[in-house]
Amino acid sequence: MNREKLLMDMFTAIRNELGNSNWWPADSTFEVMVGAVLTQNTNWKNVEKAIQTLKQQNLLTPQSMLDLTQDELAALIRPAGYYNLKAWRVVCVGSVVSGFANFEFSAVDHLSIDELRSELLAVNGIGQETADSILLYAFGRPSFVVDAYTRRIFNRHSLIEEDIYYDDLRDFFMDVLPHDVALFNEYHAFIVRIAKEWCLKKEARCETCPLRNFLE
DNA sequence: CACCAGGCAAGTA
DNA sequence: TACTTGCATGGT
Repeated sequence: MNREKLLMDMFTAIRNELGNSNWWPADSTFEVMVGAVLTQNTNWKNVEKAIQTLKQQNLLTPQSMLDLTQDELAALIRPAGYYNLKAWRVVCVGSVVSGFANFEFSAVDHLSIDELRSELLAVNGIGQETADSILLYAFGRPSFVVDAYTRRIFNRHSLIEEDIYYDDLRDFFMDVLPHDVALFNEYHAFIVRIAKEWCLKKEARCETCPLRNFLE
């Protein structure tokens, strides 16, 4: 089987039915970074409330993460859950950005994608999926994001093992797909949309799913 | 009432 | 390396 053709055919089939996704909804690079941390194992609706609170008070900046006390931050992001844990994590994210020259994101433009990925993974609170989300949706780097939905859907289609390692699942896509930011952006968005609209809904039926023709 | 949501880090053996 | 556990709100 030709994996590249299969993955591209699946992508095209989804796009023909779902159109464009316009991910990630955010007004700034830092907003994506914070959102990526806040959404860990958490419903996006709850994250939006926390983001809105920070935004309305003009506190969605790396400097604010360093100026506020951890308790103040925790209270502000409370709806996102795990608020004590995440308060510390967004401080760490603000801290790493403060290490960029003049807080400018262009200061890391010279780093390779693997180098930047390593820098992100070294930050407390940034794991593999969060790092790839930030690389792709905040920094515009072609790093394919995989998550629990990706694992579930492609296992359901008998293309991978359920317990495949994160990096191996990421390579499943990156080894064959062109490293194109727009493609990776949409592909991950489609996977999440399909999971929510079909896999997770009781009334949803596989026969109406955009991937219905790719079962076996 | 139970269960889940766009994970991660720290601990155990 | 391969598990297990704590973290916490809000929606269904």
